[in-house]
Amino acid sequence: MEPRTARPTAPHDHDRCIADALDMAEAVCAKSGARLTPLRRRVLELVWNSHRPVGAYAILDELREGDRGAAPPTVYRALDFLLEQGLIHRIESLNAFVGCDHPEDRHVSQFLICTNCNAAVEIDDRGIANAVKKSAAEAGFSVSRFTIELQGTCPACAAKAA
Amino acid sequence: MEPRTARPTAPHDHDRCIADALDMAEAVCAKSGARLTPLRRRVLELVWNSHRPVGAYAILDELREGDRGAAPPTVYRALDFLLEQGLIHRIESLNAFVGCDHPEDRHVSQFLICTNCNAAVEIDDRGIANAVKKSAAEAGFSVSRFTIELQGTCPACAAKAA
DNA sequence: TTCACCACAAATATATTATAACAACATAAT
DNA sequence: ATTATGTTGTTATAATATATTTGTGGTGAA
Repeated sequence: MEPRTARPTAPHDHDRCIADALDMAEAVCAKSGARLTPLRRRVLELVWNSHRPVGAYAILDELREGDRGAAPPTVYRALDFLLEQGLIHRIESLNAFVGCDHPEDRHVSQFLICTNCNAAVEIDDRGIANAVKKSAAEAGFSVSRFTIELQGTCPACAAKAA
Repeated sequence: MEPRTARPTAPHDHDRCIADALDMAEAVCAKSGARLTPLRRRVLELVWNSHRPVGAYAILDELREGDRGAAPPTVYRALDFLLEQGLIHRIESLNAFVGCDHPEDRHVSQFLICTNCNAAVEIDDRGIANAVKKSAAEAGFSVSRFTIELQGTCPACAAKAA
């Protein structure tokens, strides 16, 4: 079986992606002793509505459909929590957020972001991680946060364009 | 001779960094036929005031000391121009800008950003660039824009902390 | 039970970063 | 000189993010 998000734009049972993500989130929080409150759970669900990075204010708009009182801090606090738990990642080059499909293990992730369909695929390439760590080590630099984001055209969009 | 920005926090003749950057900018623009106007030149100079990434509004504040009428678009347009010419880079994880010390050749750059002293060093590691390109190629993904930013502690700050 | 605590969330205001839209001006090419 | 083009000025506003203060509800200790 290929990874669930290998081709997020291909037809797939996305409800399953969401359900799995929520199940994993419950497990992660149970383990860490953190509380996945209904609000936090709801925000995670909204992040997972697609495989595209989604902005905080887009989440806020959706949240407001059910909760009129929601305000920016409502969303940002929930996002901060989800980031801390490793349940989502922040895409710096887009100021947006995307779900993590393997929050259980620590990882240095990289993202392939299609500028055509906006899908973001998280990859976990050992070669990249090692090259980056090696280079930093050679410079005597101790890395605490990795931001590796590649923008371009995904195979599906390249095929369509041809 | 080691690269000029290998240890930007070490004492060095920073006026020389600025002068060199401006000279290179003149050369790059002469070659590309672009116009390095006084305003653009001034903004580049302000970006180069340090080896730390600097925000657009910080530049704007400095710009206003000499030019009362400066407004956000004044700065952003100049920054866009400098980015197009490859004279500066944008640090996505900081929403800030830093000078490029070798604008003459195309490169996939990476940044080591110290969260203590805020210095950003541009490295040009073949190993990282190759690993990234290889991984993207394997995924059939065509990359047009690379964002590789490593935050952590630089050797100088690590030494001081010890 | 009841109180004290504390994490969570609500509510309001504001800070920070970035762009849209249009007018005025300068430059270079013809 | 005239025109096309690129640059800058100006005003307004959009988009993203945080500070701060107050309320609220669940949990455990007494």
